[in-house]
Amino acid sequence: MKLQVDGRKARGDKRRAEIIAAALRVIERDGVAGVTHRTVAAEAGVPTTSTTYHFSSLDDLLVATLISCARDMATEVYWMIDRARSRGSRGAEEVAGLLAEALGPQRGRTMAEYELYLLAARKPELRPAARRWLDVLTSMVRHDDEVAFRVFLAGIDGLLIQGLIDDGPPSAEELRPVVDYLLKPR
Amino acid sequence: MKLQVDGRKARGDKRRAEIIAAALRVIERDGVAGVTHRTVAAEAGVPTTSTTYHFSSLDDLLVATLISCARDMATEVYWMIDRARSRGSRGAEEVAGLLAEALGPQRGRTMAEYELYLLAARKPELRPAARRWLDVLTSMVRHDDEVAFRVFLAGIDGLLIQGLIDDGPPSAEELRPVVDYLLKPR
DNA sequence: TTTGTTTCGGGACGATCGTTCAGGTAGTTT
DNA sequence: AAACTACCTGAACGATCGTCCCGAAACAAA
Repeated sequence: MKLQVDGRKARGDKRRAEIIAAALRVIERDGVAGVTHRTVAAEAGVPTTSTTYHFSSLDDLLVATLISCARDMATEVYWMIDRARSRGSRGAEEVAGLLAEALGPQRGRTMAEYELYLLAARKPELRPAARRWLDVLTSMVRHDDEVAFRVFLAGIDGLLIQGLIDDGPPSAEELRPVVDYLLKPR
Repeated sequence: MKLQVDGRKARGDKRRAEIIAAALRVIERDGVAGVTHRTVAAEAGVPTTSTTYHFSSLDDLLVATLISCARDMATEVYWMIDRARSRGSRGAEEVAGLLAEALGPQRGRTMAEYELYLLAARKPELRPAARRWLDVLTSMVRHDDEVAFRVFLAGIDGLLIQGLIDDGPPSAEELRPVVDYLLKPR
């Protein structure tokens, strides 16, 4: 079994990835509603037929894009935990920083994440992807208190989505006491 | 200043309301993506031009619908608090029941609520409507601990949106301990 | 070189979209 | 009754949509 020796397939996979990246940029800018074969193709700098060739339908493209987005976010969460552990932190500072980042510079990406959530609510096939970062946290963090852990996960999601409808992004300092409260054992 | 004596305007307002109700049903069934002049008109049983007459654009219709939806939910929250107070409860049972209701029978409505959230993230004009139920809670509940209250609000949102991507709706009994944890003072 | 496979892309088709328009109807005012 | 206003609606226009077709090009296997 050979791994990727065909130059044609290599180019195809690369373009496929470029299309997904372009689709994500479109979602960040205009939301899922702005995703059409033509807008994505234009964003990627490829002809319209290229997106239909690599994805059997527009829905496939959307699903592939959001799954890719979810994987990236899960990876980000993974490294955040790793970072916190390496400096022996309880994680409050890292979490607050990550939230501030998600609601500030990464606001578009965060909105895309929640568009994935809503799409997953209607498309069961997307649910594993949508739950991915939750699973990463669940598997990596030792939780002696099951209920407290569920509250923590819900709190993160709530802070993010409420932060999206605030008029301006919060700073890490503003978020800090809330995150502390969420992490404080009792 | 006379109040609604013109029969023509009365009929117009009634139809306007019917269109909004139909649009909400479409959103619950197919999401914001499924909203077009034609689908809404068909759902309401009116000609297509009727929706364009009463709403200057499709966007106006969407905004009006989601504002109406948000007002209904705020009212619901208001009565829940009232109910809890009248029986001297701390509210945990009522909150758990409301969440189970929102994720079970009212699942479509809840998804519509969060489509509003995401739309509000992109359209500042919708933010007051999206924050409405938060404001109702904030104004009605005495919160001696500001941070704990913010965690409570975030937790509710997180439980709801995570419940939407679970494979089945949770029962009030499953939610109860988490809600208890959120409400427990310390 | 020949044959087969995979990617590429211009062009087009039918469907559906938001919106407009102009004429018609019903209710109000004078 | 006449003038006016507000609501109603069938028909249609131009734009955009997803998708398909088919030949060309690039690359691999023979």
